[in-house]
Amino acid sequence: MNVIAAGEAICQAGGAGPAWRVLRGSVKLSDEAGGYAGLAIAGDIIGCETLLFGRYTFSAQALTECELADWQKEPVAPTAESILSVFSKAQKRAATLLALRGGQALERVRGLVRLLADGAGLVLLPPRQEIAEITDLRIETVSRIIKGLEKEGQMTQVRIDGIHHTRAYRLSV
Amino acid sequence: MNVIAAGEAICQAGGAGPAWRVLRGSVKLSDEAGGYAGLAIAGDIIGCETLLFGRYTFSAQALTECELADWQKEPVAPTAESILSVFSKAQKRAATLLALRGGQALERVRGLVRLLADGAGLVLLPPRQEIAEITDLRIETVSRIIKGLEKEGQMTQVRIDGIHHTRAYRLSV
DNA sequence: CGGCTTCTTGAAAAGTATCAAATATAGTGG
DNA sequence: CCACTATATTTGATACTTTTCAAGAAGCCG
Repeated sequence: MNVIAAGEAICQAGGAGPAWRVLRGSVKLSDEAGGYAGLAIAGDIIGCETLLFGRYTFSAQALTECELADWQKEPVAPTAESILSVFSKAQKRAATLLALRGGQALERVRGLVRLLADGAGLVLLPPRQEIAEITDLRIETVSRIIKGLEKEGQMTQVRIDGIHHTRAYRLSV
Repeated sequence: MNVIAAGEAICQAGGAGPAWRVLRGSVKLSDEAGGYAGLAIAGDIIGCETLLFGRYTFSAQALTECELADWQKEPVAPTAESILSVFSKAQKRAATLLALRGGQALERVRGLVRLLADGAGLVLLPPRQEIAEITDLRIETVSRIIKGLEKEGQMTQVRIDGIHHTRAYRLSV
């Protein structure tokens, strides 16, 4: 079980390492050039391709504090079936991420917040700049939208020790 | 070997059928609600998850005339390794599609045209409306941008029998 | 030749980005 | 714990891009 602090790198494109399962937190994927390549949250697998190539295709960075587990050390060793299952989940996630880059800014940010909340009433957000990259907006726009949601009472800041207070929110909707 | 006409449905979310390999043409994926979920081009596999669930997660529709082959009938039967390979390719594709929804309109459309051209000097585009959906732009914006690229000489319309003349282009860059 | 769909174009409105600056927060060393 | 510094967020005003709405042109099909 590995705990990674917010902002820390998890793996490097081209480098070696295990495939990870995200147990908690959110992770940003980037390509070799550093461009945004996706997002992983609890339940997702990162770096599945290392089982084939021995190298990561994407870099991964913790957006919030994360807990990771070595996927190959899970009780059930990877089989064709479990790989398919991971694949299928990744496809759905990819479709969700596409949706976070379409439509109006408000809906994109709200969509990301909901995705990160993952059904819970409490959500830990990445920095505004990361939200901006995921939604293809500018940091100022993201800030305005989150402040707007706060003022409408849809989100309320929550103080949690060790977490930047602009990143923890209780959701009301 | 199956040839699908432009606009025709290839499979339905929730329905049954084989996993397909796209040999030629471009295919749009949609979720059950009809929302855009991705794009497949030559070399990509569609509906890989049917091997696991027996049902398609997404619907697929031919954007241009397509040629498909039953993936399980390929010389090499799917193994954990080949599935990983398909998975890895799908992840890269997903990252590319995210990029097509970020940045300025001109770059998005140009990016999609390049992706569809796949290195060739000739490209068959989907209808403007489909390009708009993939890039999260409006059909009018897409039309203006393509006309602009034509006027700059970056693309030239090519007449091909049986293909709408606004969809076949020769690329100059 | 119609009738229908797709594409193109223009003008105005809306939504975001940009730029600049203030404020707030986190981190650090006394 | 406090002052100080660096980083992150917020806010306002303006510029720019894209959407929207409306209409016309072009292409396809029978």
